[in-house]
Amino acid sequence: MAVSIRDVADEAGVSVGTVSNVLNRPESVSAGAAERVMTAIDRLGYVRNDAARKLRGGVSTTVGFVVLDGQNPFFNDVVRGAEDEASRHGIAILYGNTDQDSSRERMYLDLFEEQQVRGVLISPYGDVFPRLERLRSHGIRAVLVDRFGGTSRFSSVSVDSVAGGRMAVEHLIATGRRRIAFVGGPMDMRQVTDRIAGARVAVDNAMDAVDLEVLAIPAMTVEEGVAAGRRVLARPRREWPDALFAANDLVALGLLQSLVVDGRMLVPDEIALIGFDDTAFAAAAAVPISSIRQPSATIGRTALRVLLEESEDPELIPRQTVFPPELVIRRSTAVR
Amino acid sequence: MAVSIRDVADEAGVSVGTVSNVLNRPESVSAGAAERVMTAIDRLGYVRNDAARKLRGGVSTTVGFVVLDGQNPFFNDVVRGAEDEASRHGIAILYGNTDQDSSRERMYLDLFEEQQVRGVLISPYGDVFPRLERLRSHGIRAVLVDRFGGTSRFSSVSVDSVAGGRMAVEHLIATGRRRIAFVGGPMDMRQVTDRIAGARVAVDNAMDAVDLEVLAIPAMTVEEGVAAGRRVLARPRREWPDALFAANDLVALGLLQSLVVDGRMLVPDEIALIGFDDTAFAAAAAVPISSIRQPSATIGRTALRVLLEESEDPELIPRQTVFPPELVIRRSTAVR
DNA sequence: AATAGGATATGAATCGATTCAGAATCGATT
DNA sequence: AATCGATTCTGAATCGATTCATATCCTATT
Repeated sequence: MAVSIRDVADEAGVSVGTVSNVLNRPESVSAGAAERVMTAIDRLGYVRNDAARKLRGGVSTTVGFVVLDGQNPFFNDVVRGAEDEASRHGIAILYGNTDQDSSRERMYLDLFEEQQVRGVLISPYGDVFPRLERLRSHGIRAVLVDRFGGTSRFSSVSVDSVAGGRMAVEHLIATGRRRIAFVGGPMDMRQVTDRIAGARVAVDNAMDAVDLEVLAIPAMTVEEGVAAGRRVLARPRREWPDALFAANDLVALGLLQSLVVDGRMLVPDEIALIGFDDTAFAAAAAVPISSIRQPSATIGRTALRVLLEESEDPELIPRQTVFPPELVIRRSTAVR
Repeated sequence: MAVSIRDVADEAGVSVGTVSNVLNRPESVSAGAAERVMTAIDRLGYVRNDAARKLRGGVSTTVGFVVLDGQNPFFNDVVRGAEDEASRHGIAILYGNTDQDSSRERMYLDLFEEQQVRGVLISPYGDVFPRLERLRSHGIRAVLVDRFGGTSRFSSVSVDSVAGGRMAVEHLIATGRRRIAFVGGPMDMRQVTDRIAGARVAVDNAMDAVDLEVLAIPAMTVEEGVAAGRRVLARPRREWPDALFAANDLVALGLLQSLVVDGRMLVPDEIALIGFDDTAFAAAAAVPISSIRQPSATIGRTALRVLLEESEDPELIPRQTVFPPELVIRRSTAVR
């Protein structure tokens, strides 16, 4: 049933070596032979067997991507970027969503190791470093996505969250807000603490007195955003902040929902709102939400490139790529 | 560098056949041997080489998923369902997003064929049937997702769009709306025409006179939703519809945005709004949007199961699985 | 003690693409 | 015609897991 390279060789009247050469190093083959092989391939409908190829050559045409939150449009955009770049190289992406579950994270790393992927892109959740080291010792490199690699032995591609936090709050201050609340969590996520740190810098540098409070939530979801917003509105009116800085766009969407009262939209007149990531849904909200843009597709694309380079030259020293964020101003932070 | 089954055999003092038996048919191996093999595996850090396995046995541990719109949360949910089910079987998903581009669609099918995937899940865009037939002749089955297979030779898993359209409009009528506009397109998408057909049935069955108009848009995106909403509001007030039925949630989000005027939210008091798919973002909108729920994760999970069954028994006759949709009522269709 | 029969274990053959040392072919030069 | 070098082609060996015919070991029965 399956057509093998041997069948093609017979059909074309050449040896298997020649067929392989036509496919892999056409410059070393005469035009006539190449021609006959190609027609034989067409006639028989031959398709390369990737398993045999991988077994012999050790070169893999798949890359694994372990994502910690498949629900978050930001990660979808990152995957898209990686996928787009991968397809240019004839590489396919093995996709694993861990949903913030360490055991799933481990399972996918095991699975990808069995598959002998070319490398792994991962936005890590648990402590995966031991396992990543093990993969590396088996010749499988990993690149961290949306997480600064620091002094680890792994390359990373991420965005400067501190700068992003700072830009967000500087913008709020510049548009006249003075009582700012940050909404995000959990507090052991590096992205969250970085964004807060950036916000603090902006507050400290401000000319006027600016108040910054931190409203911690257990997860960065729409639901937690709604709940946090309700808590704010439950206060006496004069204790309301005049601006909310959400740790990501999902939280911002939740906050926005909570700020519609009796058909009146409190954003931006009563309270300004800014998110982080700049996913499509920030722009799509009922009141378009200002956000700190991460170049998500570029992150994915870059991570894949770094991975391919490293897998080609294992001697390469890990490098940390950090992109600057960008302020995107929309109606939710309009001046009153 | 790489540890092979032979190394394990040496370490455990048994033959390679025995190691293989421990891994694949443990019942035919003595407890002692199994024990020694397992410790050897641990000690050496052995990982099965999937390429060798695939080459010999012809069984693949990957399944391809070709998605036509990676931006749409609905498809993400479907992928999640499939992925979750796959992980239970030790199967990984090769992910390909076509972004409504036939050439990408073809590329991914080729790539997946080279990878000798166990089978392919696909939400088709272009005319892929010839290629799917070719895959099938090479022993690779395909299951259509979110698309009724009809009389084709392929199984499918989808939702009854006609019923969904009907439910949506019956609900609008029941809540007192009489001038209904459907917003969706393009008109050659089966999902769209089905939903309109369902809407017509509801209108025809209504006791009162109900008006149904169709506002065609070129794509089901947020942007097109916004534009369509603006066009509606540009009419003289008395020609406004009193309800909008969006062909999917993305369009509904766009419509909602266009219906916020000067901080006043026209939904639901002036105009009711209902979407389709019931993605997380419908519930997360500033005014939570009623929607016709598709059991997205279940669709993905089921599609994967059907695929596995078919790939195990190639004689199985293709079957069309159709799930009923479900009405989810939220604030956007509240009674005035 | 001999032997049958079940339970275990063995290892050579196999899958298909790639590689590379050696063979064949061809032209040009002497 | 002989020789050399370049170009092109060949085919056996290889990767690692699985399979299955065969061999070995045990236990129970006569």
